[in-house]
Amino acid sequence: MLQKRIDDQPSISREMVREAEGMLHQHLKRVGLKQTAQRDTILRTFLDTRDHLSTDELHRLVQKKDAGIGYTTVYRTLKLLAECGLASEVAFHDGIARFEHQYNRRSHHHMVCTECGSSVEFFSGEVDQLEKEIGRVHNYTTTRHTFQIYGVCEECRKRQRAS
Amino acid sequence: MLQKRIDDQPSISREMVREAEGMLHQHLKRVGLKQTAQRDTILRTFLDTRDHLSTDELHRLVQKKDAGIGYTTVYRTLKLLAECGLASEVAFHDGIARFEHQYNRRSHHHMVCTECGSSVEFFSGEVDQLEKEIGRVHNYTTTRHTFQIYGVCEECRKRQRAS
DNA sequence: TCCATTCTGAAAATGAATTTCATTTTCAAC
DNA sequence: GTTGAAAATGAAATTCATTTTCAGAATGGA
Repeated sequence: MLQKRIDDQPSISREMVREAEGMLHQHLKRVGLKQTAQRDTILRTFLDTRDHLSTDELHRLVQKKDAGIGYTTVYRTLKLLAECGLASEVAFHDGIARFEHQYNRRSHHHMVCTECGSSVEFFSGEVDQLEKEIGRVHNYTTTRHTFQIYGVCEECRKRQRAS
Repeated sequence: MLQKRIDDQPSISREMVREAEGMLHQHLKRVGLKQTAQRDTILRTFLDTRDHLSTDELHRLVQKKDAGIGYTTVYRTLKLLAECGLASEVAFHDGIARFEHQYNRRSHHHMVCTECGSSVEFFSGEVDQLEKEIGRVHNYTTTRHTFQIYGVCEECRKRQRAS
């Protein structure tokens, strides 16, 4: 499952990882929760990849670092990360919840191949403006939006022609 | 759960219902399936409402007309309707699949209140253009897109201020 | 160090979506 | 109109991701 990610930073620096850990620790303190080795491991693993991960996929990756960490803890930590703005959920409408890290990233959207599930990111300022505009017209205080395009990628079209 | 629907037609005419039935019957014939009273009842009930219905909600409505029709049949018929273009799925990101009828409707999008679940429809040609444009750039054959805005509606803001 | 609070993770529960299967219905051929 | 193969039906069972429970372990402020 290929995922082309076009981003501002080519990779996450050590400095950024430290800063993200700080954000998590601060959030934990704020809401009266505790700092644990598991949570740190999960955050670091999450930051290590640039893909859109399901809880299950992240759990697999985390287990390579610490086989003792369970699915439940990954699930709960992912919710914590979303709470403090380090992660955000992206729904590709295939019944599986996915997360991507949101730390220091530009607003972007996804185009998903309905054949192979691969995805491409794209940017569009117009969409962000539209959110504000539509909200104003209908008197909503808007918080976020989702925009996904579905289609068939070049590779899958080739494969289809071949068969 | 209020749903403001801003549409081209104020209501579905008898003529349109007949035409929709024709479309379903034609589709059934094409794929070698059979015409049944249940399928017709479900289609008519579906067309009768202008809301975004979950399978469960539609099942409830259908049962008022014919208590013998089961959830499974509604579920399967809704898929058939989607296949022949009479219905389309809208995902509001709350884990429940919803359908709306697509017969003779303009392309539109939804703004959903995250407090009470009510929704407003809006139109934007820009979004449709964007689908084509982004598809062309990344070499995808696009088929559809989803665009939803999430926020808090006026009524819920009032209620929040009051408490 | 103490100990109340929180965390952990296996297992169980949940709930929407989907499939199974025995029975009934459709419809094309006769 | 009858027949019979194929499809439809619907209750119940299953699937599967998500969420909760609970008993033991770990955390961190006093």
